[in-house]
Amino acid sequence: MEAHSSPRRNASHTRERLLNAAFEEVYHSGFRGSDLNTILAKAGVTKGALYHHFDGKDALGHAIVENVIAKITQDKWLAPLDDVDDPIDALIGILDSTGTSEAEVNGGCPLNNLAQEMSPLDEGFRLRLSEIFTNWIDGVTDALRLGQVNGKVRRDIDPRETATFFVASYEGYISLAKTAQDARVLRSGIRQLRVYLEGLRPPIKTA
Amino acid sequence: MEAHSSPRRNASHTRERLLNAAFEEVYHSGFRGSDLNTILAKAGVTKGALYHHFDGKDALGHAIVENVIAKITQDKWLAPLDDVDDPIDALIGILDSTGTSEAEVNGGCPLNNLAQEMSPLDEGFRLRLSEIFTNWIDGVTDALRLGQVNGKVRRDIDPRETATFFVASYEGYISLAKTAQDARVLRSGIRQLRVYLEGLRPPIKTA
DNA sequence: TATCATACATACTGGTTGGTATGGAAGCAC
DNA sequence: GTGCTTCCATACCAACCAGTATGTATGATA
Repeated sequence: MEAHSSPRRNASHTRERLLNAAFEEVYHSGFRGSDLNTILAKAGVTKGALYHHFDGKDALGHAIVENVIAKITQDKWLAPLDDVDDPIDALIGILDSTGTSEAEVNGGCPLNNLAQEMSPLDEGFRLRLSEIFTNWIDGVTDALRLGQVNGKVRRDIDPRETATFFVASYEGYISLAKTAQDARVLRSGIRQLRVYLEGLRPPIKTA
Repeated sequence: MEAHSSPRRNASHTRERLLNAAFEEVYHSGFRGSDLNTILAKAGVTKGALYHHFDGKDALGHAIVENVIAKITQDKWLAPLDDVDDPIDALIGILDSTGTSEAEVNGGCPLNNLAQEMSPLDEGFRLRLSEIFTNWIDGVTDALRLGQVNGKVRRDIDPRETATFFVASYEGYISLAKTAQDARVLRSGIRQLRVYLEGLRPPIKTA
């Protein structure tokens, strides 16, 4: 157990700085549009540090997916959905927490951005990104299933198909809003998705 | 009125060859990933021809959007929806016509691919792509509205919000399927979207 | 404190690629 | 058939950028 102060040399700290700077740059220039030197300048380190921690640009990109993007998905979706009583309330809560600032709308979804750009070009990217999508959908699926058990979700819907539909629609709205550069598109999407989710609640027993 | 035979020099023919070759290349390498020389080789012309017809790579990309992608959207969505009696039947028909071959699934949607890659980086791309999305949604919206008049669509739904939801979900599924490289994802999406569309029909008058 | 692996910094290189300069052949005007 | 414009080919250039080679400072270890 070593205490992490901030000596002039701190490997894990440097690695994190690189990852964060690279994520930012990739987020709004794409992976191919990102210049290593720009990333290095933003991270405040030099090329030697980068190639010490990573094998190259591709490896850095893969690490972004595994460390940064996976964590974002985990924090925003999986954690709040874990073992929750009413998944519909939880999902609506997450929807409402979705940022609709100009920067976020114009930037789109980091996960989907990278997936659309790199999936056809690099299997290393695709597999890692695909796994995150799978985990995401799995999380929603499990929550819906538990909700069915708890009587909070209609039993006549298929949890996996419904979860996939929800995720697809959510990502689709973010993509549309990004292209339109219009937050109203995203807010409309959130409203509509809420309506959709409400429709998943069990009908009131008219007995 | 001039007859178009095929002399060794034919400007419009050359331009089309360039556009088609560029579209193919961009479709499966992305715009930035596309090499001009590769496009030229595929088109069977040289750089002189390209720079005679277009100002540069960007202009060629813009022309792809305006000519090729706009036409695809027009043919697949707008034409079949134009002035149709029952938009739900029409939309389901279009859904069923969606290709689910490996190449198409892995390639994704040309419109959305370019939009996600280039919208944040080039306003010329973004505006042109955004316009196509707008036209697409407008077409669905108008069809739904007419369907309401014809009594084929529930009157308690908002045509524009519904059309946007439909397009977003459709694109979202295509994106998911592309990343997963799994046609089943897309086919599941088509099924779910059909269910969604069926739900837009007016309830049966129980009188 | 001598040693050595770790953790960086600096300078350079080579390939890729969009773009340009130049020339020439085809076709229309007259 | 001469001149001019359109259309296209060829050769070359310059910038950008990932990657490398090399050097050096740090700090753990013994």
